[in-house]
This record gives sequence, structure tokens and C-alpha cells, in this order.
Amino acid sequence: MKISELATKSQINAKTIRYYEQVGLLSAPQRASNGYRHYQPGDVDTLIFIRRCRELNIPLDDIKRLVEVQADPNASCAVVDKIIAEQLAQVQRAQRELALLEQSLQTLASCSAEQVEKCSILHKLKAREEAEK
Amino acid sequence: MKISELATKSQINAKTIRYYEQVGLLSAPQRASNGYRHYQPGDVDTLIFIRRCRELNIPLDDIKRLVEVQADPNASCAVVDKIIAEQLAQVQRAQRELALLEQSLQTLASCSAEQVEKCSILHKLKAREEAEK
DNA sequence: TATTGACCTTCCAGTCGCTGTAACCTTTAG
DNA sequence: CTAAAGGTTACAGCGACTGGAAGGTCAATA
Repeated sequence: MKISELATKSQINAKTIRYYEQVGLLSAPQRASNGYRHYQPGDVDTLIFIRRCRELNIPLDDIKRLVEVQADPNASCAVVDKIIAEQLAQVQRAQRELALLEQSLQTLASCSAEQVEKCSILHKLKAREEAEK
Repeated sequence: MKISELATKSQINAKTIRYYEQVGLLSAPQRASNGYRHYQPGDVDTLIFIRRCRELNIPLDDIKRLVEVQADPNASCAVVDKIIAEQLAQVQRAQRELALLEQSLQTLASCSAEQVEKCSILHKLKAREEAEK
């Protein structure tokens, strides 16, 4: 199949598919005599797998390792485990950071003053400076 | 003061300070005869304000507007209000997304198999594909 | 005085994961 | 015959820095 069919079936932009090939995440497919990329049915599964991983925010480099590890049936599962565990840890870190961020933004509340001189938000942002000194 | 002193006092990397000047967030300072940047004490406050905003994840373009609005005492406070509200909304959106992400990653659990053929994580990642079809 | 090392300058490239654009070629339909 | 749709490559841009190269300047020490 051609790239646009693969794009439709995998739900990944054709441009993105070429990009994945470029960065070595996807192996280069056969080419037709006109230079068009020609994909196999199995490529759909690979790309769907990749998309699933991306939806879990797993970095391309890690996905690459997950794909490689699947090609080698004797490879240890520890690699997979580590990647997922790290990803989970990172998501949890990000969650904690966002929670703090939300709190900080909440304390700024909203301001209904008409002139910035009286703007409570700006005053609080500046007060943070003072508090820090 | 020279850039490294400003960097120390504001807790912002000298390289980042030059970058802020380049993108127009910080106005270009005077230059000494040797070409070195020469900053005023007030620049420390400006940079601390910028850093505080960055810690709240506010984009540079928005911070630029916050800085500009402060220079104009007649400007409306609505701009400030809008920027903070949008930032808060975005943080809350990100939080909801991360919560879903965490759930998905949790369902993959950890795998203690030795061979990828039996790897429960990979099987679950693939099962997601099947479920979708 | 020579030199070392710290600090300053500019400019260019890389990060991450795409996405937009330009310029061109091929295929298909009307 | 022509136009639209789809394929190709290569390069640039996003955001917010960061690293490195190549060079100029300055203060302190041997």
C-alpha cells in the first residue's frame, strides 16, 4: 500500500510516517519504480503500536527500543519494564509539579481593578519577589 | 553590573539572559567600551519577575505582555487577569490529561517475565491495538 | 612581563516531535 | 489536454533554552 493508505489505517499523518523513517523508528520500505514508498500490511500494526506508545507519552527513542525488543524473542523483558516504569514515574512527577503550579496560580486569583497600578495579581507576583529576598 | 552578576542575583543563566534580550523580552542594556553588557539594579527585579512567571509556566510572549503592561500605569488590568486565567486553565487541562495517562500506564503494571514473548506489558500494549480495530 | 584562567562577545547547531512550505514529479479522472 | 490529487525531497519553524566554537578582555600570579 502507499503512504496515504498506511496513514489512514494507522491514524498517523503521512508526514509523520516519513519522519519516523527518517529518525530510524520505522525501517525504510520498498520503493516502486516511480519512487513511491510501498508498505506491507504488517507496517500498519507497527505504526499502531507506535501510536499507542505515543499516546502514553513515551519518547521516540524508548519506543524504538520497544520495537527492537519485540523483534528479538530472546530479549529480556526487563527493558520493557524499565521504560514503562520510568514513564510512569515521570508522569507522576509532572502531576506533582502541576499541582503545585495550580496552587500558585490559584493564589493569584482574579483581579477586577481597572488600572495595573492596583492590579492585585501583579502585586502578588511582585510580593513573591520580596518574599524571596 | 556585568551579566554574570545579574545572573547570580536574578538566578537566571547568563545565556538565558542574552536569549531574553534576543527575543525582545528584555531591553538591550548599555554597553561598556569593551562591548560588555552593563545592567542597572532595576534589571534584577525585572528578571526575578520574569523568573517567577516562568516558574508558573507562563509563556515568554505572555510574560512580555505582563512586563509591558506594568510599564504603562494606565493599562487595563484585564490583560493580566486573562493571562493568568488562561494559564490556570491550561494547567488544569494538563492535569486531567496526566491523570488519564497515569491510569493507562498503571494498567500495564510491571512485568517479571524473562522473555519478551511472555511480556505482559507488551501483550497489553498490543491488546490495545486489537481492542481498537 | 608573560601567562594563565575567568569572563565576556557573537554565531551556529541541537534538543523533541512533529508540521508547514516550496518545488517538483506521477497518476488518475473528466 | 488539463487539472486535481497524491507522491517525492529538502529546508525552516515551533518553545525555551543549552552547548560549543572561536575569539576578545581583564585581573591576578609566577
